[in-house]
Amino acid sequence: MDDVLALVRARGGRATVSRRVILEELFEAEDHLSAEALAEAVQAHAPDVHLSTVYRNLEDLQRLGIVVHTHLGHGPATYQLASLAHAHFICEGCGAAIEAPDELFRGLARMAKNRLGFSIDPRHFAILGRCADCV
Amino acid sequence: MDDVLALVRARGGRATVSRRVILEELFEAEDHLSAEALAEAVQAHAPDVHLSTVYRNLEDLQRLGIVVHTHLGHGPATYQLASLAHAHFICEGCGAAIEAPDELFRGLARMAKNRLGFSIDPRHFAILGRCADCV
DNA sequence: TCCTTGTTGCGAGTGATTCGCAAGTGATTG
DNA sequence: CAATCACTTGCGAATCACTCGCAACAAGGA
Ligand SMILES: [Mn+2]
Ligand SMILES: [Mn+2]
Ligand SMILES: [Zn+2]
Ligand SMILES: [Zn+2]
Repeated sequence: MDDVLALVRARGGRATVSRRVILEELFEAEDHLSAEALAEAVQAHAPDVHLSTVYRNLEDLQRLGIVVHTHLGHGPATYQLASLAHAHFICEGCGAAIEAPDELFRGLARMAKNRLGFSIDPRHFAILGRCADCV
Repeated sequence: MDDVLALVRARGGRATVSRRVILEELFEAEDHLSAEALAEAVQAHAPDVHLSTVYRNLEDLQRLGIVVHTHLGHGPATYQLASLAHAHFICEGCGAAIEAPDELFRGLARMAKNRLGFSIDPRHFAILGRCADCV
């Protein structure tokens, strides 16, 4: 948190109130949040932080590598600290989101690299499918 | 093509001019098309087929299992015949889209099934990463 | 304290898609 | 062949998730 603000300042940025509260909520959140949900959480502490300010801060924090976003489906993107990023399986039947441990992708990563020269980063878009309950 | 129209009729639908031309373009297309690109192709044959008609037909054809859509990135979805669906790797550096043969996903599919009870269908969202040229 | 420059609130704009509605048209019926 | 009627369409407006423009504000080094 303080390290992040130090990095922000090192890059010529300012440690504003909005920025602080947005970061606090990101550090406290246990799962990923849409920009809108984050804005609501932020507004509980700082009522007139505007949604566009949240978007702009998320943008900046992503540029700094602090935050990443993920698409879990057709809705809004979800944001979280980069250090917590992981891949997802989403059930097309019930919408359940399952966190996919990185090691599941080892084999795919190796084959994609060897056969296509491609290095995968499977965390940006979720992988759809069906959970155990939805057959 | 005729089989598809037969199926449409069997489900109570009509074989309209728009529907025919949209299907023709889908059968002729060699890669996936955005709804907008498809509308343009259609309008070359039937000038006043509206973009919203294209969206509605794609929706219906997806419900019938004839068509699927895929997200290759942040832009519009792309549509194609379900029989041609495949997974994609997209380079975050240069935007290159590489078709990913289904067998690359065998191992991941098996592990997801065994360890999480989840059956993956990796064709809906692309997998991001870096191509050989973009290191 | 002043000044510079990054930031913010707010509203308007954009891209992709979806909707409402009245007019139009396939297909079944008589 | 009509007549009928549910399915479709064109068109514009609405929606959702962002993104931008701009004038007012406020960090933080001088
Ligand atoms: Mn994204
Ligand atoms: Mn989709
Ligand atoms: Zn499920
Ligand atoms: Zn590349």
